[in-house]
This record gives sequence, C-alpha cells and structure tokens, in this order.
Amino acid sequence: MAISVVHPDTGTATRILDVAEQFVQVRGFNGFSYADISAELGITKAALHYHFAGKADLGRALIVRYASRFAEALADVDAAAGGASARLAGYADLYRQVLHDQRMCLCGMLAAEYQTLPQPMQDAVLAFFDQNEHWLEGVLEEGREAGILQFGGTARATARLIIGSLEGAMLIARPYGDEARFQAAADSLLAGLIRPGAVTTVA
Amino acid sequence: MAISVVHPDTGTATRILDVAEQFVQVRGFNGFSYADISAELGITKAALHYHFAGKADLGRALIVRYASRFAEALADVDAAAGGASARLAGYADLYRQVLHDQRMCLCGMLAAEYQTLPQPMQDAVLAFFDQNEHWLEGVLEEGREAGILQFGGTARATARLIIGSLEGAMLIARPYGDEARFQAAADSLLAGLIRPGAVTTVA
DNA sequence: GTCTATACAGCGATAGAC
DNA sequence: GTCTATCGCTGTATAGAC
Repeated sequence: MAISVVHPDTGTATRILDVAEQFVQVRGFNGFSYADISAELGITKAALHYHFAGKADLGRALIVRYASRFAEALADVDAAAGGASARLAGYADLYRQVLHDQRMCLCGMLAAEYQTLPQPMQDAVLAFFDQNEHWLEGVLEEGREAGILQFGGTARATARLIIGSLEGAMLIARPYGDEARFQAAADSLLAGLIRPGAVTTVA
Repeated sequence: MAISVVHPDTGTATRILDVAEQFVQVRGFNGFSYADISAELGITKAALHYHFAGKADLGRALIVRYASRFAEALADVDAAAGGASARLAGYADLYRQVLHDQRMCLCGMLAAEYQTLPQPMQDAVLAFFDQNEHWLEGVLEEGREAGILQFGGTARATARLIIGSLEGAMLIARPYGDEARFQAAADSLLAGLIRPGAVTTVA
C-alpha cells in the first residue's frame, strides 16, 4: 500500500500514465492512440485496456493525477520562505518548467480540445482551473493586505487574468520553441502586480 | 474574377472552408474528418478531395484565409477614428467576437496542436502570430510616443504579452462558456497599458 | 464539379489463451 | 498481467463514371 518516497512507482499503470501524459501535452488528446502508447512501452494494446478500460478512463486519470501533483507543487511553494511576490514567481515557474520540457500545460491543452472530450474529463479540467484560481486568490488577497501587491478589480478576476495569461504565453511560446518569450511575458505580467516601493525578498 | 462585396462567395470551395474553419475552431484540426465536412455540406468525400487534395492543403488554405481576414479587420480598426487606446480595444474585440461564437482563435487552436501539423501549416501559424505582433508593435509605439500608453520593456515584448494573454483568456473562458470572463481579463490587461491622466476618446 | 465504389491503414475495443 | 487474434468502424485518399 505504502508508496516509497525514495523509490518512485514503476508499476505498469504509472508508466502508462507517464507516457500518455507526455502525448497529451505534446500532441493533444486527439493526437495519439493506444497503439502509440503500447509501442512506446513495448506492451500490447490489450494490456492497456486491462489497466484503463477506455481512452476516456485514461484521460480522466491523467487529469486527476496532474491536478494532484499540481496541488503538491503549490503546497511546496507555500512552504518555501517568501511573501506573496515570491509565491507568484514560484507559480509562474511551475508553468515555465512544463514549457521547458516542450510541453503544454495538460489542462491548457485539454481546454483547447474541450468540446471533443467526454464529460468526466471536461469536469476534471474545470476543477483544475478552479483549484488554481482558489490558490491564486488567496495569495493575491494576502499580498494586497500586506501592502506588497496591488491590482484593480477583485482578487478572483486577477487570479483569472494570471491563469489565462500564463496559459496563453505557454501556448504561443511553445511553437516558437522560445522559453524566453514565456519568461518575458510572465515577468511583465507579475511586475504589474507589485506595489511600487514595496520591500520584498525575491527568491 | 471580381468578388462582389454585396453578394458573398457561395462557391463550393468557400463553403468547404467555412465549415472546416468552424470545425477547427471548435474541435481542433485532429478532431474532425472529411466525412464530417461532407455530411455537413451534403456532398461526398471525393468532391472534397477535388477542391483540396489532402487535409494538409485544406488546413493551410484555412490559415491563409484566416490571416487575410484578420489583416482586413486590423485595417478596419486602423481606419476607424480613435487613438492607440481605442485601437487596442478594437483588437481585443476581434478576439471577443470569435469567442462569442463559442470558437477558439483558429491559430490559437492550431498552436496547441502545433507538433502534429504538417510543416506548411506550422509555418502559416507562426506567420499569423508574427503579423499580429507587428501590428500591435506599431500601435504600442505610436501610443507611447503620443503619451497615451505606458509600459515597461519593449513594444515587441508588450505586443507578445497582449497576444498571449488574449489567446489564453479565450482558451480558458470557452470551456466555462463565460464571455464575461474573457472581457474582464481583456479590460484589466489593457487598463494596465493606459497612462494615468491621459485624455482619450474611447470608442 | 460531383458522383459511386473502393482501397487500405488505423482506430478503440473485446474474447479467450496463457 | 500480458498475450494473440480479431472485430466493427472510421480515417484519408484514389479510380473512374457521369
């Protein structure tokens, strides 16, 4: 039952998820097949269907795991020393890391294909963005109360602006193969939220 | 040869492009087939292949036409009275109109699927974004010189921020079916570029 | 310019042996 | 848990009649 922290899970189901995750982030959910995964892992398509009955089940499992990992990453950002400004920078860096592997955000990719997805996957995609919005909202409110951040409108609206802008910056930067293009957009976006004259410790 | 302005082109090739365009913007390039188009138009798949030999040819024609129309729309924005601020608002409104039809930007969608596209389509997608960047760059520089706009960094970097942020705002707003979510992000983004105290005539 | 008919590869999915 | 074998369907694309 216990999953070792030292030794990562190398079970077949996990390996399937790892490969499928990469395919979705690079090609989109409609851009790969069970045959692609089986070829990559050296197992048959039938073996795939044993672990994930259908592509929809696999897709939903991908989103749930991705959202879970993202939540952990956000907790890590919270745990690290630093105020609201540093936490926002840490948030943007999560996106940058994904782009560095020449991948799109899993749920950003699925947002594009949204209308073709089975409903369980649609629901999971929206839950991911809601989760991001909630975390950002907290950071923004805390930062504004501490006098570190400033922004017009509500924290929620600003959180949505940040999510959309970072997803969009990834979307465009990836075809150009230009990580710096993303970083410049992220920096400019977050700079507009820092209150001039605020004393901050930047990570 | 001359295409009437009053009577739109109702030729088969145009009707194919219209239907295919909608499919790409809603489902993605990998989310529809020749059969879908032929069913929608009441013609056979073979007839489609007469007008566009392969799906790649059709895809490239879609992007070229879309970019051409977008260029016309930008010219219209330029022709309308108004300064840099109004032109930026007009630019954002082009995106809003697309989202209003519950569509994603054609090239934003194709940016997500970029790695699965044939190279002619890839090239055309990047050309579209370059075209947008160039137009925005001009507006931003003009606005800054006129004292209407202000922004840190170069006009080019700011242009890229705007493109990415609007594409991303569309990407996220569409699954939620929430046009207001896009508008709020666009307003907030552009408000950050207006120089405080600047006297402007907003359309 | 559109049709019927068809080729052939690939898709997701299943049955049943091991 | 993985295999072989196969199903029914859909994918893009083509040949040739009209």
